[in-house]
Amino acid sequence: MRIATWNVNSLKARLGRVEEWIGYARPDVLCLQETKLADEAFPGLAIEQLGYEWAHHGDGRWNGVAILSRVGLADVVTGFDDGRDDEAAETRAITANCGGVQVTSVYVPNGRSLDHEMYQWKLEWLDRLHAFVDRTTTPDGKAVVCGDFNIAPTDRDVYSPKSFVGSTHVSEPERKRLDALIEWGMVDAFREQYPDADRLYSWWDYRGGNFHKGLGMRIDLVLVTKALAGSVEFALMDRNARKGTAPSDHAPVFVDLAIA
DNA sequence: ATGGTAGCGCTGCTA
Repeated sequence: MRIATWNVNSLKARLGRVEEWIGYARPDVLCLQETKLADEAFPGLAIEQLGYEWAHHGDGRWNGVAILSRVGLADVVTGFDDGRDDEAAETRAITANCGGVQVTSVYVPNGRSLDHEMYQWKLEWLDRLHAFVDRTTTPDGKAVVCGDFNIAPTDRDVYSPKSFVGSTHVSEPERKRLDALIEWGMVDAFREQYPDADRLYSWWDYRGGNFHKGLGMRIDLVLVTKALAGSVEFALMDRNARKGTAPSDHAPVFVDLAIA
C-alpha cells in the first residue's frame, strides 16, 4: 500500500499537477493539505475519474485537508471530534479508514513566531492531535498520521540550523510534541529508510531560488504506528514534483507498506 | 537590503 502526503498550496491552482502526479505515482492513499477550498468547491469529479474516493474538510480560504483513496474510504472524522469548537483548527485534520489503515491527514499550524499567540495555538493543536491519536488507535494498531507538520524533527532536517535558531519549526517545545508522538509509538517512516542521509527536504521557500540552491526543510512527515513500521519497504520524496511550471512549495512524500 | 515569491482576491493576510 502506497501512502502519500502532499501540501499542494491550493488544490485549485494545483489540480493539473496533482492529476499528473497521481497518474505516475499511483498512490493508494493520498493525503492533501492546504487545499484552500470549501467542501463544495472540491474537484470531486476529476478525482473520481482517476479512480479515487475522497473526503475533504475545508473552509474555502485557508487550510483545507483531504484524503484520496482507491482502497476504500470509511469512517471519516473531520477535525479531532473532541467537542471543542475551533473551525480554524478543525480544517487542519481529517481521518478515514482506508483499506484497514486509519489514515489522518494533518496540516499543523505554522506558529508564525515564538512570541506569537499562534505559536501557543500550534502547541495546543499538537496536544489535541496527540490526544486524538491516543484515543483512536494504539501502537499495535494500523494507523498513519501524515502531512505538513511544520516541524523539522532534528537539525539534520534543516538546511541551516544556525539561521533558524529562535524560529518556529525547530524550537524545543514543538519538537517535544513530535517526540511525544514517537515515544507513544509512532515511527518517522521516511527517516527510518534514510537514517544517515542529509539534505532530504520536503519544502523549499518559493523565494530566492531556494529550491535550486537546495535550501529546504523536511517538515512533511509520514508517521506510522510501530505495528506498521516493519512493513515499510520504501519511501521517497519526489523532488521532480517541485520542479517545472507552477509547483507547490512542497514535494510529495510517500511510503510503501507491504500490507494487503 | 527588514528584502524575497506565491495564492487568494482585491486589501492585506498567510505562509
